Amino acid sequence: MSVTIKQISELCGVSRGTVDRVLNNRGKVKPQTEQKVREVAQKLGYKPNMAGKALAARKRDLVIGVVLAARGNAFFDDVLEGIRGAGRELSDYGVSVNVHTMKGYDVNQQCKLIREIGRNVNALIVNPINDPKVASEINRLTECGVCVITLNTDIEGTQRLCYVGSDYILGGETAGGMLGLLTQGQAQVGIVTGSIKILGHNQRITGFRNIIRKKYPNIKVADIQQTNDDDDQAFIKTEEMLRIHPEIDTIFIVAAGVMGVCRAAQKFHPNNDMTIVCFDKTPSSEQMLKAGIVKAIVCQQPFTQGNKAVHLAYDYLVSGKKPGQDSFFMKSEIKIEENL
Amino acid sequence: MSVTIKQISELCGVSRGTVDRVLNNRGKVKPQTEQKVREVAQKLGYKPNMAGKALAARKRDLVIGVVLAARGNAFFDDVLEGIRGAGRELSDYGVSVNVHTMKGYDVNQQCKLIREIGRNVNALIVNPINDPKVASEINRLTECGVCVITLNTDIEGTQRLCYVGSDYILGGETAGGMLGLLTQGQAQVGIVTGSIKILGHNQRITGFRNIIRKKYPNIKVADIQQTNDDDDQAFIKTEEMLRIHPEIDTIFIVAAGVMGVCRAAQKFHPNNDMTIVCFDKTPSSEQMLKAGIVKAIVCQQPFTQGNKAVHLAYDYLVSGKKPGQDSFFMKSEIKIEENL
DNA sequence: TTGTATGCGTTATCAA
DNA sequence: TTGATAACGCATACAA
Repeated sequence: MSVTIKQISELCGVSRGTVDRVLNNRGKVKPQTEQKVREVAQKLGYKPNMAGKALAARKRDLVIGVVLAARGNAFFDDVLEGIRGAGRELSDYGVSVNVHTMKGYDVNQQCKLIREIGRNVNALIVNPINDPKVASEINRLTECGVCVITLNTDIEGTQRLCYVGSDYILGGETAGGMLGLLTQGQAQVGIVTGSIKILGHNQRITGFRNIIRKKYPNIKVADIQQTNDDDDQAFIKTEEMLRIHPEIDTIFIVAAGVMGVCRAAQKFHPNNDMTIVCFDKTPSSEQMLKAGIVKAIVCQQPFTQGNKAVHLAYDYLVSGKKPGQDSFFMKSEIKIEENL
Repeated sequence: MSVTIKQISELCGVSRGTVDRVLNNRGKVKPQTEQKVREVAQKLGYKPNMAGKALAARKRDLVIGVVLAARGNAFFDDVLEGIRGAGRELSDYGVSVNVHTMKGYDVNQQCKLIREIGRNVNALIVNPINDPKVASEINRLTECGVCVITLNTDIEGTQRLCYVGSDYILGGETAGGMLGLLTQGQAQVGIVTGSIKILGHNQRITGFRNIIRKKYPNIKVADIQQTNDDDDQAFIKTEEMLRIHPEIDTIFIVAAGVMGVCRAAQKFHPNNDMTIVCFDKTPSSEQMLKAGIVKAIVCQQPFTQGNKAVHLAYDYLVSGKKPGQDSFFMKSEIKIEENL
């Protein structure tokens, strides 16, 4: 049976209230008393009981806010599922989760949303645009005692509690390893990325290049194009790329625009004899995989990352203790048609 | 804010005790009262609060027992991690988890262990040997009110609460799909299985055959051998197989014995030009993957299956409600060197 | 058949 | 600076 505050209070000859004040650093305790309580708690190996904490937390009506640039981006559907699922699980434990989505990546809009939501919230989960304005908005919140967790993308220069999301380098390495296996190490690759301004996209390419340099010397990168995550641009850019580089037999799709790339690829190689690997399960990438056009999808546990972010926020709010790590990286999952 | 028993009792003009009796079917309530309470609870959408339940459950000192044929089988290390992890998480919520492992698959020993452990336990988690004796031992337990969950392998003819574990057919399909991609659909396959008496092994082969029949007509199965999950036998059988069938360029390892198979493969193909796929991450399969001898490992979320089984047992013991499904199948995960 | 009292571990509020 | 008490939601023993 584990140790309780009551037991400690009896052993110390003080009241439960006092022990609570010591253990939760609420001050207003005589140093000697504090000393004694800490000693006893330490010696007995006191670990706060989560069920008790949770029940008491109900009275505080804690709120976790979520600001996600997710609208119109199918990838985030599963992330939102994970967030909402955690919200349901935790509704019994005294917290509610408020989700706000926005469309696109407008810095000012995100700042405004963070400021508004942040006002009525004990913790905030956000996929920040990597911009100083957003960073200072986040820092303002943390100074007001609101804990901020970054989700899916991280941001520099902030006091965020932690990051939860993809390991983009690892994702790129996994895609590289998979392409190496699928092509038996012989390939002319066209890389189609979203934007060279986006850190995550670049990190995926870095990981990819690491692996082919190390393990697959006969895989060459013939060209690299940007799509701005848009299917129409993806089609145009890929078409042009394949026209100029007819030797390309393999495409590494770094970000969105999968459908556009595949349409162009089909135009030049109507019988699926290209090796295409992309990221993230969405209705369109799934469709391309089932059609045999995309050979493998590298995923990043979207449900788990949403779910985990909420649970970390909850733990911090209720137990007051910080997560054990600065960053929680998701696994890189390989999906083919059979295990989709 | 969600509805509580207290609120219902006030609205109905009865005591909390009565509402509790109705909602938990303890009887001893006048039909009219019961009717009324049910109506109100229904209308308000009453959902029991888990934190409260958990706190009250502490007084009952619930015990979850685990009997696992795991000793000497590295696959189960992660399963045990998941079980122990869940035990730690739930220790705050009024349950303790007692783990007992056994070595090998002796029916009588397992029966004995189930009987002994079952005596002092509210729920039992077991990876049963598929044998009538074990089945009747399990049924005896359920009749005594002990809930039984099967883990990793299922058993027929029992009243077990549910099954948690691998989807062996899916695993075989995934391995088949992966082999198809890696060989570009051209392969002479040698299958090395554990035993044709073991259902899971056969299901993996079934899944494998399904996929190559459907998608890869040019993949042929040249031979199939049994190893009894023993590395020495695996070496001997594989060596013989490769001698008799020099055309074999691809090996599908269904069960244990990975090291033995790989040693034999290396003997005939010293430069890693074979395509080998196997199951389950263990120190030896991991080593073979890193050496480039095994090209991919299909995994079955060992940690998650252990963790989930314990949580399901907990939910049943504390909330009294049965899991939503008869079987909880794990995902099929593809591991290559990069995302190991 | 029903109600009341008590306890699970923690936290908040008052009063001292 | 401390202690006593009530409350969170649920379960149970006991009294009526």
